[in-house]
Amino acid sequence: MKIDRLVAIIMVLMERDVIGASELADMFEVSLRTIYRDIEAIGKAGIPIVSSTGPGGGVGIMDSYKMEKRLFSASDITTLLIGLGHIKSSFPGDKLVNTLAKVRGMIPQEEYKQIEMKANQIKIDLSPWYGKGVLPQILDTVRIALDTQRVIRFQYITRKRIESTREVEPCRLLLKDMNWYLQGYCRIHQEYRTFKLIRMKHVQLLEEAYELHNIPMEQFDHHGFPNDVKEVVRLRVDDEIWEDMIAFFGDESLVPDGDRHYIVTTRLPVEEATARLLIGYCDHCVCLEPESMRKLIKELLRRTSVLYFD
DNA sequence: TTGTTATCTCACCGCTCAAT
DNA sequence: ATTGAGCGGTGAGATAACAA
Repeated sequence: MKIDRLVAIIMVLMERDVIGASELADMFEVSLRTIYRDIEAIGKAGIPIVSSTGPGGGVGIMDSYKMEKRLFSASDITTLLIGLGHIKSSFPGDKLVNTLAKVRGMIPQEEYKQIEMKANQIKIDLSPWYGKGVLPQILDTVRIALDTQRVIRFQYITRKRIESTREVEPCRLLLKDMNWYLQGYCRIHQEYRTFKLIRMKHVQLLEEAYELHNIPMEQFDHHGFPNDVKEVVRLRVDDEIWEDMIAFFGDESLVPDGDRHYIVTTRLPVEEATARLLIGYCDHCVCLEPESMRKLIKELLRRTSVLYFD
């Protein structure tokens, strides 16, 4: 932790001629006192630190000691800042504060304002509008498990609401379609599985460590879930929901059908979850085929109507 | 020239936490 | 229980820029 911050401070000092200790304290979210201690440690390590008092004063590294480090272009740094900013919103912790400070330290002083403005033009924030939810805690635990190669145990609720205890050797975190997933080796089922984080609860980090093994990524890179049997589904939708349809199934799946309507042809699992999704679009979407899907939708609508009509 | 302000330097003290 | 690392807070002092 401390060593990370020291390295990050050196990176910042390498780029800036002089920087105030209070600015460094803000940057690294520590006190002024700690920054002065860090500067002293850097000096003791043999890096020639120069300091100046008075307004506009601060600390810096002797010019003769600095080296060329323009390995990154302005656009590289902007991309890094956007990415790190997003990760920081999902994973709280010191490490990313230090990493962000290091990357900011690479920005040449004359381009600082412009690069910061560009980085702020794109904001990726997956946190909910209301409340904080449990996702950040789960994400943090999984991240630590990946970092320290430790097994995690949790209660998992499947899509069919079957709850069971799982012990998993995490392989990777996946963000797909605005949802976080954990992909790893399930010790209970003795195979690689994908778990939706929001359906995990009571996530515990076990003491037990696991050996890194060759991860069969091809098992994880399929589209959808291995248990899904997909069938060709044809929908007739109106232009109220064309945007959602393109987002779900892609532009090529939509064929114009008369005035303000489209035919969507795609492959979906024929199950209640799909029926619920389609019913959610009310009269903007009708399933043309297969018959099995239509039957499911009709049954769901019948059950729903019982709740509202005599 | 003097006072104000901003900044660094130094020396304390006390708190928390992990290791022993 | 003790020890050490890391950190935060505070106060006194030195220095430099700037304005009156």
